[in-house]
Amino acid sequence: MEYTIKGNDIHVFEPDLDLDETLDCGQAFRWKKAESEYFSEYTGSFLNDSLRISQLDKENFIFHNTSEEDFLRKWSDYFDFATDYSALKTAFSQDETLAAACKFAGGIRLLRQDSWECLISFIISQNNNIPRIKGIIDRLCEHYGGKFPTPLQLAAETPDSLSYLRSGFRSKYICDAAGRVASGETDLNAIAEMPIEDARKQLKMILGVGPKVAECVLLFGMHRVEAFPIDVWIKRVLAQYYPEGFPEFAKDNAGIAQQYLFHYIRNLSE
DNA sequence: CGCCAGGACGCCC
DNA sequence: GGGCGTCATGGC
Repeated sequence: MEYTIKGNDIHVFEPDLDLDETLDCGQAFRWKKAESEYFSEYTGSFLNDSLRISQLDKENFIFHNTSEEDFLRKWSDYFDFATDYSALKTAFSQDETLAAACKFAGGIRLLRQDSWECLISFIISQNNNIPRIKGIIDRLCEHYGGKFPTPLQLAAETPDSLSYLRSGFRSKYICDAAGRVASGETDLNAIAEMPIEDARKQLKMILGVGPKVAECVLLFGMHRVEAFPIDVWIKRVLAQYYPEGFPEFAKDNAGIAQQYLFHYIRNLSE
């Protein structure tokens, strides 16, 4: 990644980033595609900072109204710019299916998101589809002035008071998660540093968090890139292309490989 | 009408 | 330990 400062904007050169593939691929649910003169443009936020970001062409981007300090401290980390995705894709590509997936959606990066927001978002994601997940999270944030609620705020709610979300049976799971995090019974920062089996065990103590959601929180909210969420789409990939098991060489970064495969298989059938 | 969606729970055996 | 019905909601 290289960047230059132009007025209030940061211009970024990064060959391994595509906004559509990264911000609208089911790892994050709060980025909104904007009408613009550019190739692609999104608005969204991370923690308490909002951002408008434009993609000019395949490898040039504008981070609008962003100071160099905020860019380096916050957004560079969020977009995982310190990781060399070209090297990852080269390594993955010794496998035929992964090579095709990396070629198909080479602009995917793994966002370093907030663990709390990920926990609630992926609880909402269960047995649900992406447009409706986004709608529920929209209504949730709208209710708190456009910001994602804190654990304390959500811990004050009940399944009844959350009926405006229309999240169905998931509302009681949201309340349980909020209560545990707000009380400190579940310490997400501590879980993020645990050996992964302990972390899985801790996350699954939360009502509504099973193997898939726990894996998504580890991967997307704690950047544990060895985590490997298996949903209906990845099940199809494993059955169709990896009947003998997922290749050993990719297991340290299985979660990143999973992102390429998820995007690949989903768009293959469209 | 039924089927499915980035699943998990409760109950059964 | 695995198998199966059920759980809200909404789009197709």
